[in-house]
Amino acid sequence: MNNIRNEFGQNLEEFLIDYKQNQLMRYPKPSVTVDTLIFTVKEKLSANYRKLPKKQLYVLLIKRKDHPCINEWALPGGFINLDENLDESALRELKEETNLDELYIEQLYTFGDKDRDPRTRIVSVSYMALIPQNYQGELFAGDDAMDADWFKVDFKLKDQSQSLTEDNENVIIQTYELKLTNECSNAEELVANIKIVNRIKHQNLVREIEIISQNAIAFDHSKIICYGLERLKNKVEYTDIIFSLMPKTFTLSELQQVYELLLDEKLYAAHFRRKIEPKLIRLTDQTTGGKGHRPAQRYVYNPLWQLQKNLGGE
Amino acid sequence: MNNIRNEFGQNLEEFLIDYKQNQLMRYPKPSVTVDTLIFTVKEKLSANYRKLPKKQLYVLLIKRKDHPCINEWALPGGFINLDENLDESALRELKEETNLDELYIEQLYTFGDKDRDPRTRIVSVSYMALIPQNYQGELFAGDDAMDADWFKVDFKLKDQSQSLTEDNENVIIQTYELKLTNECSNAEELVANIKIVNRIKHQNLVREIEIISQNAIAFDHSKIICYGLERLKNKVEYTDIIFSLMPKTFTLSELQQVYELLLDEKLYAAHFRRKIEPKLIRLTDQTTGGKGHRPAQRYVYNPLWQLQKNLGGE
DNA sequence: ATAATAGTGTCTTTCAGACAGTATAGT
DNA sequence: ACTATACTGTCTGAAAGACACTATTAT
Repeated sequence: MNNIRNEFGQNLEEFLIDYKQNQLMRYPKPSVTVDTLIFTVKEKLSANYRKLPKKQLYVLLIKRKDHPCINEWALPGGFINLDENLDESALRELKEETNLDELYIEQLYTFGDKDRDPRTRIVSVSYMALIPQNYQGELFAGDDAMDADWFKVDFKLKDQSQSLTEDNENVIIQTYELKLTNECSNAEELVANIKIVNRIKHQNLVREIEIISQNAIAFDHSKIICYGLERLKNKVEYTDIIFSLMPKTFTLSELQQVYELLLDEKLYAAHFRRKIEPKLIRLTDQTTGGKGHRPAQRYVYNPLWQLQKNLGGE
Repeated sequence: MNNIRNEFGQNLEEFLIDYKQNQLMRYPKPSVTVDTLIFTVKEKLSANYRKLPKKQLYVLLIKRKDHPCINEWALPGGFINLDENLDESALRELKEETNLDELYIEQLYTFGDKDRDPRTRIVSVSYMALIPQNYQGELFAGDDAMDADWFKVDFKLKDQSQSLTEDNENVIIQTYELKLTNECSNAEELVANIKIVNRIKHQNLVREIEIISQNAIAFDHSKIICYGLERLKNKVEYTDIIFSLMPKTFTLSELQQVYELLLDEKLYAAHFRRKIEPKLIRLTDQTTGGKGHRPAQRYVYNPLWQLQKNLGGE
């Protein structure tokens, strides 16, 4: 089998020796990096003792210590090693740069536009990670970073208009503002203006994300953040990914709040309970007291439900 | 701004000159390829003149002319050029190797396991393309290929069992058979046995696809095909992607048949009409005659519907 | 008592599922 | 007349949507 010869009379072994010697000449190689988008949810206490704390979405960024984009904020990530799989690279870089560990990660998208990095052609495989609200791990900046911090995420639609392109094509152009606020240190605020062009290409809706302007956000990382936000929102609707953002136990109201945060719409409590309670979660014997109102039951997620649902075949 | 100096006293310009001179030493680079999974639907005429032709899913493969995996069937694709974006690479390779053009493509997943290619570390960005049933373009094998042909796709669940791993983890193991049949030339049949391990990892369902055995399918391409099949099935449920597989005009029955093919379940015609007809499609004045039964109205897809639905905000 | 959240009951509307029944062609 | 598909009408039941109502707590 391995002794089949190609048109130059080489068998596999000979071919590989030849290939490895001359590979630099054969094809120019880009660099490959992994970048990880890490989301979490944090609570903001209200002045009113009775009110529930408000939930907010956060993303983790690190401050770059070197060119290019020196002093700007970027997603944690870096070059892959040749002896590790892509997800292993993502986890390693995460550990190195932020000390985060034991996360749920999933591949998001691969960004490889030819001019996305001034150094050389760099293809970036992006990952999305979610960590629970009350995560207690130590966060510190690693070697390549001056700083690592959580930024509050606000992604707002500013404008939307339908128009015709020169090719008589119907497009909807949306303008978003992505605002990232670092409340911890010196209240740094990063803003990116994003244009999303929605067009029909070969009968399919295509959303092209474009950075109009940004300040202190490295590379095309604000684009990756937008992409991740959209994916997160979508996955909340058809998977149980949301529980990766929840603490071990939680009340139904807390869960509903996170749903509302991610879906950006109000849900009806009664219907929400009927839908979630009997399947996805299990009652614990804990309750949340100390608030100025009726204490709530705490629940845990029942991950086995997913195995049954998707596979058990009813 | 660009004159900020790093810890070695370099500004951006100096840094880049230094980087470009020494980049080979800095980080080892993998190769990057794009591979495109091309699906289409074909009809098989029935012996009975009254019966509708049966629809089947097909994938396009090319026969490799060189090592590695010489004489085996692979997805069309190849190394990216450094001066083109990833999707441009995918389209170029497609044109070169199969003469297909003007397709809807979308990025699928990036496969980058360390040992997936014997030559060197190769990261492959996979794309999925759909072409309509009655596509008339000329198909021919390009430079790197001996042959390019359509293979009928059969992906069947063979076995499924729940078990506990050594870590007391609940997993469901599914065994699938992926059968690819080339009916045109010498009725070649490629078979891959695929194991999918469904486990709960950090509370989330993870499906790990593993090739148990395969014959005459190159690299890990059967894995990519499985991944694409799953994605296709999912996207059919929540997008209008299916119309990329349909001819310009079609009957409701034809559309329903393709839905049933992809979702692998029977749908109720009455309900199907009520759901699809008023929104997604528009009646034409054509009908399908010549069959031994009542002729059907032909419809066209209304792609603008998507723009309205997803964005018009009701 | 009050203000807030926790949780239940019930009505309406929408839509999926199921199936019977009518319509219309070619042979 | 037969057969296969095309298309419509209508029932059922399960969810989604909406809202009113009761329960419970710290201050």
